[in-house]
Amino acid sequence: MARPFDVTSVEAKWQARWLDEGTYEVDNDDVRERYYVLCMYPYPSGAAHQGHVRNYTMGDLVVRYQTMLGKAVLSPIGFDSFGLPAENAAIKAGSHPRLFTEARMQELSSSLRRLGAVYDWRREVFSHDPEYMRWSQTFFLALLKAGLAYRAEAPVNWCPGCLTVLANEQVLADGTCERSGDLVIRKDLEQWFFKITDYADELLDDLNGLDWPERVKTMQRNWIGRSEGVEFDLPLADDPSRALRIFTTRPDTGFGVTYAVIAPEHPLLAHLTTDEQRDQVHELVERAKSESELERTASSEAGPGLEKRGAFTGSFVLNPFTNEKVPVYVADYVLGSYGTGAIMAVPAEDERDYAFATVYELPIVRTIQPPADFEGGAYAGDGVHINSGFLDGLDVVAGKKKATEYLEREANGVATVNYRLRDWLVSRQRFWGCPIPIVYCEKDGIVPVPLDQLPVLAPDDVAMDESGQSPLATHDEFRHTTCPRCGEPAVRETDTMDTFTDSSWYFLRFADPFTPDKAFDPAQAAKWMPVDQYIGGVEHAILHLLYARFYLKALIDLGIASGLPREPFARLFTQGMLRIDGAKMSKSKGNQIAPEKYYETVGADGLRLFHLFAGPPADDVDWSEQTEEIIEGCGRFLDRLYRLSEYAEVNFHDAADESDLQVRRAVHRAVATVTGCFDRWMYNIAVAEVMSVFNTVSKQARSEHGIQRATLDEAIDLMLTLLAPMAPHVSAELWERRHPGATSLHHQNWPVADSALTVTDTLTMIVQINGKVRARIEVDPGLSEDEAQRLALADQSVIRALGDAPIKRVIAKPPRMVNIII
RNA sequence: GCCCGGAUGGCGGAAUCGGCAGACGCGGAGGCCUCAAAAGCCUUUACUCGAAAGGGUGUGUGGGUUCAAGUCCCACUCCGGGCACCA
Repeated sequence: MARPFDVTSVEAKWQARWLDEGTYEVDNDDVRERYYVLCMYPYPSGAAHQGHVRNYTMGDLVVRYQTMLGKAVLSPIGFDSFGLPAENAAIKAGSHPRLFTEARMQELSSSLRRLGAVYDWRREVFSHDPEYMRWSQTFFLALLKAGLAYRAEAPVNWCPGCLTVLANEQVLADGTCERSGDLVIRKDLEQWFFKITDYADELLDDLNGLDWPERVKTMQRNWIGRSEGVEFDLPLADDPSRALRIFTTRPDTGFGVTYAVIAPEHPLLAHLTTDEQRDQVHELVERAKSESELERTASSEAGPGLEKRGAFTGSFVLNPFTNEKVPVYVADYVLGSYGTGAIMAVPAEDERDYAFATVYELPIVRTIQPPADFEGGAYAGDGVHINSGFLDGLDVVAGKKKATEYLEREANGVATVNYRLRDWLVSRQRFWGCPIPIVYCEKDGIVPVPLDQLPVLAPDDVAMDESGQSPLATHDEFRHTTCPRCGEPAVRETDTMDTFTDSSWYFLRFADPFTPDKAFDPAQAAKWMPVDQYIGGVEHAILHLLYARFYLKALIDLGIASGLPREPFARLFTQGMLRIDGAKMSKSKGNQIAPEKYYETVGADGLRLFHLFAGPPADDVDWSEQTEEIIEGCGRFLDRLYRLSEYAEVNFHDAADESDLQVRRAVHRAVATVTGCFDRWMYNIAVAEVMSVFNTVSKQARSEHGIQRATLDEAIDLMLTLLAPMAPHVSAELWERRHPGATSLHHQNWPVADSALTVTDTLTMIVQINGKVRARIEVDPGLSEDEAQRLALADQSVIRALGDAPIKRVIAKPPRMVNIII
């Protein structure tokens, strides 16, 4: 495409200038109003792809716009540089993940600069920087000291593809690994955990105050899964001194309990199982053990498979409401890890229990009166209690309250809250991560590495293979050490930390990477925190965003981040993803469209404009054949702007007239519209508005009548200013050509529309007859109802359309419309 | 199954409050420029009847509220996403 200017050199010139002049460097003691813009910590996978382009274009727009609004804007960048892809690539290539990663970091940095995205590069951080690792490890030890990090043996999710354990959050609903797609298997291993569950309530409650997409907040609420209920005892029928403890959220349905169920892992199972039932129970337990989490949870539909999924234990417990004996079953639909691992079953009001009861022919007793038209099995809705003794006649809420009081009195009941959220498993059996700074000593047990010996760094000559063992464990020199406490021989922890620990505090380091001997000075960080605008993909809705929230709260409570707000990200924007042929555009699918070729044709500005223009920023974008042409169109628009700015084919007239006034009105309305769009993430409309006003200006300037020089200059200058955050290179270049020696465009103040020009002096009023538009009349915006009606009825085309039909009614809503009903 | 989104021309998408549906762009058609082409510029473009003037229809489907519905209410269809034995 032939362009009126050399895109590549213009863009290079401005990128160099922003970098060399430190245009977007900002100091912590800046006196202007502060604004912190952050795009999610990128994994350095090489040159930026279209997803990055889209993400960082929007981030950059916010940075430049907020700066022009006169704020001190913190715009940092860094790299989430630990992680599996680098390690796997290094295994393949026989090299070291550091070399691989650092090369990718260089590529990503330079392609972000090539896009025109601007940062305070002095604040750059990356996870494998020893100085960064030092603080990651310090925080681990602080959490340990506070009891928020602990080691425990637990059934964990092992991914055979990634050769490591995963956090619950990394396992998808179908039991596969979110990264590799392999089926996750269960292993019992001793691992390190962070006690995120201590913060469950706060993590839940604080969501209410966040300006985040409702969808993301809902996902977090579901993940935390708080449920209020009561724990109480079901005494064993044979031995009432012992009891089965259960948790329920529906104590009010207690009169409808017709059996109880315990999990296959339940410690009382052996005791409860009678000799006659032993074989059957044993078979079920063995199968539950061998089955993966997927197989165990996949057959969730009630029905045929169900009869294999439970067994009678042979024992009975007493229903504390009715004192009747009810049988105890073991079934894999009850989980050992939630609540007490045992439940009371109320088939009439719980679907799962209903399905089970139907298969095993257990009695079903309604305790809530369903609506007359209710068809189906279990009724979980509200209603009046029946068959429920002292609860009869109460609704669900009142019934729960009274039943809980009863259980507290009669059955060791305790009102309890349970969470779906589990503690965060942070151990990873991989090399390319931050080592856990722990030493195991026969005498002293678990010993933290002293702070002055941090960071614990992995040696470079570690053999990485696919054995599934932690690579560091094979390195004898690293592994064998001495106990920091007693000096006797000891061994190091050889697992590394989940890389989500790295991304859980990087935003704090960005706020103050300057204070020596501290990860950050809380007083300095407090100047910027919380992040005013966080931008990233919705795929991090649970994992990263939940962990980072937990980390900040914990660091504050540990005294490391005193005085900081307890939520890291005040406002979150999640942009849509790019799709191609219906599939997500991603490196793993190999269906990416590289941005580079567009830099040569339409430039970074043209590509940025496309990503802004393509559709609502929150929506997904489909990359199609048409996309190429739209990108070309964005480039063409910039070319037209360039030519107009250079007065190509423009006719001037001397004195301003009505046509100049109309142009000025359009331009000032555009200023108001674009500003409103920027404040509401409507970038596609902002681009359209600039294009639209450009058409108006250009048409007038190219007309025979022409335009006044001052009118055109004002219009072009304002259009360039509006484009400065969107297409920063061309706009800056044209500004400089128009105003040699003046302050550059990105240092200009954001324009304010002249309100005298945005208020129009005439409006088009529509006249409808029976709701159909029959005429348009130019009117004064302040006209009265009577005037509007009079004007409407006097209009020739209205008179013609009315004919001699009698007018029944006239609705006048000046100055917008008049509707005549005949 | 449950919970959220969404459905508007040939296409991507506009439409603060219920008040001109289709802004802006892509594509298409026609023209100017040119020896010719590319680029650029201009005009036009929801569908439909009509030579025109002018009319009719139209925002997934079916109802409803209203002077007036893309927008509000009810039912449904399809698409996308999230959750899915958490008691």
